[in-house]
Amino acid sequence: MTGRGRTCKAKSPDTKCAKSKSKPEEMKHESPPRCTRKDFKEEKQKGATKEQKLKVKAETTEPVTKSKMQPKGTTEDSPKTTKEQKSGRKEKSPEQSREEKTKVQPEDIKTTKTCTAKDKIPETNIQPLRPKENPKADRCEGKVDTILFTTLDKLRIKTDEKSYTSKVVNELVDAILSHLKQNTQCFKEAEPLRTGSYYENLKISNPDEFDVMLAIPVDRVDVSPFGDDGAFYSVELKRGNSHLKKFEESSTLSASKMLDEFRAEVKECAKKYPEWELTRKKKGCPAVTLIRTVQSVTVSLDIVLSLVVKSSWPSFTKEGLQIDSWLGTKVKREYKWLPYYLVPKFEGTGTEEKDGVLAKDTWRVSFSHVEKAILKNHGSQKTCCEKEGDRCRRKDCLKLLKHLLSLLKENNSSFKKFCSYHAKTTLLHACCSRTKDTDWRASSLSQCFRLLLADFVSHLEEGILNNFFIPTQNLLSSLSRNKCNSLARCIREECDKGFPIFK
DNA sequence: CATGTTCGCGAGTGC
DNA sequence: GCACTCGCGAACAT
Repeated sequence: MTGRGRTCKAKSPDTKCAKSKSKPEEMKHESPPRCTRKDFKEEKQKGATKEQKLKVKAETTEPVTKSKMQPKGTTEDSPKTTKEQKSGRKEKSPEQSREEKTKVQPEDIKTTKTCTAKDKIPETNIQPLRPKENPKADRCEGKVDTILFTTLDKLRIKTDEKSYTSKVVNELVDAILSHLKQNTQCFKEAEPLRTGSYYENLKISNPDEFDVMLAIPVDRVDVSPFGDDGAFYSVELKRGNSHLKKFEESSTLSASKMLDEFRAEVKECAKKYPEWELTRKKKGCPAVTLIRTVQSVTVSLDIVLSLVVKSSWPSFTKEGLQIDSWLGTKVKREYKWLPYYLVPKFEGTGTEEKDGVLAKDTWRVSFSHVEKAILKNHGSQKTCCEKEGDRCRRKDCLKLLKHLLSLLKENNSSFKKFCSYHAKTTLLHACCSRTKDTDWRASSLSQCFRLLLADFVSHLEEGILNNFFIPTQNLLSSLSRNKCNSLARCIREECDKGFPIFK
């Protein structure tokens, strides 16, 4: 709430600046939250499949080693027509079977009116963004479903593009990592943390944005809030950390010094890869961004310096991560045992000073690893979206919201500062208020999506969207009420008209 | 629709 | 401690 101007265009508060991403991810430390879910069934499936795979692998690897990495030369995007149906249809079986089974929610009424099977939509609670209930509306709802499925299909990333792009990106990331290991002391221990929508399987349209955090472990540090919303901190090195001493500025670890040197090293390494171009430094942004053209698409790779802090999370996070009724208290506890990250990001010009610390030497907390883990394990049931489980729409809805937002931004430049992190945060909050997997049932794409939009619109109208981990930080604080209301209006309009923007 | 592919990723293994 | 291999899940393709 203390509106501190969020400088970097959009993105996630933490890592990104200009683009939209999210952040770190994984956690490879002491207590992985992973054990909670999938492991069980994994055991089951193992036996049978193993041999088959071995076989396959053996065959493929020998003769044709790399037949597939050919950069296929096609640059145009194929119009795809045929698929909408498919996706529309897919959903049914899962849902239906589940409906019969159990978990009938109180209001699980199917409105069989005029529509086809897939349009049956339970009339649940909220209806803010939904046209009134009447046969006509339901028919529209069916059409909307089709539009949304078609849109999702268009947003799908093509395998061959992904294949080629990821190869190119991985090559550079590997090179940078080994460069840092071999040629530097201070960054030698960098651990890569692949974050952001690509690595969360939420990337839409093209595989053209990659985020990799390079996390430097720190021993003991004292972390003190900078500003009053708990998003920014200054860092003081205690014992150990000798290789980081050179970045000290009076007694604090200077984010700007460290980032400058990091950037210089990345630049040095990138020289050997002339296809990649280092973009200009953006004030307050923790990323070193490299771009190159791959099959006529401009791909950007954000390399984000960060610190891994393996101690308990800052007190401002205490009331955050309210996932108890969605994912459970055990899961929450496991997440909270993980380390957290700090990225060299600041807002404003960098010259404000508090207690002798300059803004440009401060760090912002990042929980990208937890975001990634949650998105991956997003079900209230362990089996959500697994082979044998029921499919949910959480991720589809987020993709659609991101897409909607980016289209609206294209149309209206005053929306520049809204970013996909706002969408992601909205989804996380939404999952906490509609906690059951059945709330996101596969059969109800348009309804789930409308509910999510309703959430987003009300955040906008209130002007409040709290950071999921740091509830005192309002992600909309730097956006005027006017802009928020105006965006809210646009979204309502799309909703009312059946999303003409997607057509 | 079922089956096959690829990438990402963690677990296991061997040094 | 590491690097490398193996096998699985998710998402896409056929």
